[in-house]
Amino acid sequence: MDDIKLQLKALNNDTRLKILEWLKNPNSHFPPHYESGLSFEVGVCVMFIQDKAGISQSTTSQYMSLLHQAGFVIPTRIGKWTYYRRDEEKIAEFMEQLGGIITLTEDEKS
Amino acid sequence: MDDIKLQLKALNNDTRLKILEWLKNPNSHFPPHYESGLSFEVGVCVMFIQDKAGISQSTTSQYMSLLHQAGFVIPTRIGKWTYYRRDEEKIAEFMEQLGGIITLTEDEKS
DNA sequence: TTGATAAATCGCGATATGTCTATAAAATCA
DNA sequence: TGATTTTATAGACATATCGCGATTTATCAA
Repeated sequence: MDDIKLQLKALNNDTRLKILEWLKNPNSHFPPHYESGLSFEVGVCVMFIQDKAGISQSTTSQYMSLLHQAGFVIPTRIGKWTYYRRDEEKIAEFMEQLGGIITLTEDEKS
Repeated sequence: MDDIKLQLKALNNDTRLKILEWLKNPNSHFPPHYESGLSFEVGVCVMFIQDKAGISQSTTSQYMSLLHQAGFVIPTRIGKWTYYRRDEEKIAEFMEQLGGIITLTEDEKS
């Protein structure tokens, strides 16, 4: 229930919401990782996200950190790059928990 | 998509989240409306919400206004009282839309 | 070891939000 | 009418968040 608060906060920003959406399908939103040769399995590097979002490096880093704290993305550091990918399980869990809090179930209809 | 932003904002507050939960089942969270004799069908008056939440009258009013703007509650003014009840339809719609934005559907994988 | 690059962290001013008191507005009651 | 009750709005101030540039840390390459 305390997680939910952080998660709602993380979602309460257009850019962060867009990043989460882009990460659904990196192939159609980001160029390949030429230099490292890595596929998007491991995630998308911060620079690409920064370019796409058009925000500063520091802001990008903070946003990704917040999304990570919220449990929505998983960071993987490889060499000098950090790759972020979605944590589908946690995202689905969040949706269920939020649903449990704000929607009405049968046995709650007094 | 712009509604979502306001809705996430409205939810991004412990007290407002609690109010939404209390309104799921007013009978178990609020005393009856002795004075007006009205049932909770029409909603719960602001004073009761204020007492339960332990916040000032003005804050309560603003919170309810925000929840209303977000579409989560429906206000009904009767005499000097304003009663608020949940808008289950809008709440369910919100959950679906949010799900569409942040969760992954089959055709989005790859 | 030095230099370059990617990312994280720090510190800041600007803006937004939280939450109060005071006041206004609406409705009722005497 | 005037006083009272309930809710809404305005104003104020503290705290939180936004998003930047500057700095630090991690890592690699030469």
